[in-house]
Amino acid sequence: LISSHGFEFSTPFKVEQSSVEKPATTMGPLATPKKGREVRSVDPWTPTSNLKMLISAASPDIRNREKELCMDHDGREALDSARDTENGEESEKMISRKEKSLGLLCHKFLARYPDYPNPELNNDICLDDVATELSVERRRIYDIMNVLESLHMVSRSAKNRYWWHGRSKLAQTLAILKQVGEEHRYGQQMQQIRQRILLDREFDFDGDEKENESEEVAPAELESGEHGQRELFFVELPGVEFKAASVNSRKDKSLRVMSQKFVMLFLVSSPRVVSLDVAAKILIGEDQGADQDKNKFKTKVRRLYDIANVLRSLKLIEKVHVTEERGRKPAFEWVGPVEFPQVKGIARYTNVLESRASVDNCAKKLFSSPPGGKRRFTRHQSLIKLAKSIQDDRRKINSAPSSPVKSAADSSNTDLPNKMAQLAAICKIQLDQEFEPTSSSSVEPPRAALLTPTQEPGVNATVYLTPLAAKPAGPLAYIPTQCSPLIPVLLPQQRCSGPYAVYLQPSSLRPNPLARPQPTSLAVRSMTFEDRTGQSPTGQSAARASDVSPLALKRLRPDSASESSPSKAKRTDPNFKVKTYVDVKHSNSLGFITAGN
DNA sequence: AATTCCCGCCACGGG
DNA sequence: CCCGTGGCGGGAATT
Repeated sequence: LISSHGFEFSTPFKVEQSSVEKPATTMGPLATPKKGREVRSVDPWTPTSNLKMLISAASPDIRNREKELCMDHDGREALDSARDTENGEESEKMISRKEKSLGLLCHKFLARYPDYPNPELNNDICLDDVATELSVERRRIYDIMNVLESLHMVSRSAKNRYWWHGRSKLAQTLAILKQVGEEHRYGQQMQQIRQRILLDREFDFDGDEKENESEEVAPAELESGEHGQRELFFVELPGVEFKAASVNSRKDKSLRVMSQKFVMLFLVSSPRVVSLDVAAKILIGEDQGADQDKNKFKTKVRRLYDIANVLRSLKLIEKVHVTEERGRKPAFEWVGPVEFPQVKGIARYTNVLESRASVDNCAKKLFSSPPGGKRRFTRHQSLIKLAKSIQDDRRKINSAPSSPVKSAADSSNTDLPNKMAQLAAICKIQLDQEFEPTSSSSVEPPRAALLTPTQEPGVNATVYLTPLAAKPAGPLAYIPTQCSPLIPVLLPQQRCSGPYAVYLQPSSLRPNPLARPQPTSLAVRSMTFEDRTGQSPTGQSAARASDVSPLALKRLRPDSASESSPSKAKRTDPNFKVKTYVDVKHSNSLGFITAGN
């Protein structure tokens, strides 16, 4: 009561203020997205909104300790946010912003499920319930789910429902992400960007200098010179089929994909440290050709923070600091698994990738209209329609609410095989005509026929057929996507489920044309530095990679406990520790430097 | 002042 | 029109 009371004061105030300012700022071009029109009928002044606000403010207090259902014993979450002032009892801490952070929320969420789910009950997640139990707006849950989904820790099972996979697929996912990341030469790109940033800084006293959008794009980024058609791609997994109905609803790109890319960056970079600005730069350049940056950049960074927060609560990354000549810069270090046991899986994966090269070429020849050439791989209108139709069907199925499940699903389900068959046939024909018999055989020969997307926006559908996908669902599996230049890759399955695909962008394979001539590795070299917990500086990161063998005997206990409990660090970092990295220019060796603080 | 990043408006696509 | 989703960016809290 006390706490809520204390907060009530600030709340009204906050509301008032924002409402006052809103109108003013809103009119500018800064107004929220939307299409041509703008609206300012917001009226945040309504008593309702205030009430809402108060409720939300008070609620945390109420719900606070009763959501302690499972909560693991390591009581890792208690501590943080103890912004206490000595005997902090009644000296209320207003609901600090931190207590509402995504990271903490995610933590609470994770606490409800075991790291390694037992193919039993429980694995069903209902967003409504979660939102209610954690008492947060739905919106926030989506954020979490999206990044969890990107790691395949959950997968959408139906509208408003997800399946919990926990970390059971994590290693596999990471292994793949790493592969893909390497393919994209993220390592190099980062290196380049880091340099560029460094250089820019060197003589960047010219301040603004009209940072005209052109800002000589990094060579690496637009490498796809021809058509900057950088597209997004989402890496999927075997068990985790393409459930995510919306994975390709056009408008929903970002988070999932961004999250995967972000992770890739870590898995690929040498010191496994990534700073947000570098990440943002790369992620931006990729999605679309150069575009009106600056704002884009800021937005991107905001998202990265969101992602980073949940990644942090997953204990996959930690916040650290990179110290360049210009001062310290925050960054994140990967502290999750680095080496993945599934050698087998990876090996195979690699193989496929190798053979993929050929596919890549074929695909390119087939589907991307050569710069000069007019000839565009025109496929039968029928084919397109068919694909579209199938895609729609799939959507229907996927978006079907859990309750009325089958009704609609049934019908579409039944004729789905037909369509697939037709499609398969068409594909077959097309492929037979276009592909060299040899090339086709080089790719997971027997089973798959693939069809790549068209250039027409909105119609693209990458179809991926696998006869052997003896999925309960049906004889055929397909994966429609909206990304144009994607190439589905067939991956031999590890004993269990059907094959899975990875979408890749042809352009990324291209030898990096403009890549600078191997500059001296000048960039971030570093060394860690203390952390709040007073861990010895020596026991650095290297050591920790160890654990995480998927089957980790770790513990039966859900959750990961381990260390934690940073004994009430003096004020500074609330929940996580921070290490400091020192950047040494031109250094090839890892310099060992101590940086106070 | 710079970083973080919460909040929630509002667009979208399906029904 | 309603609903589930989830971009997106203002601007407040923290550092």
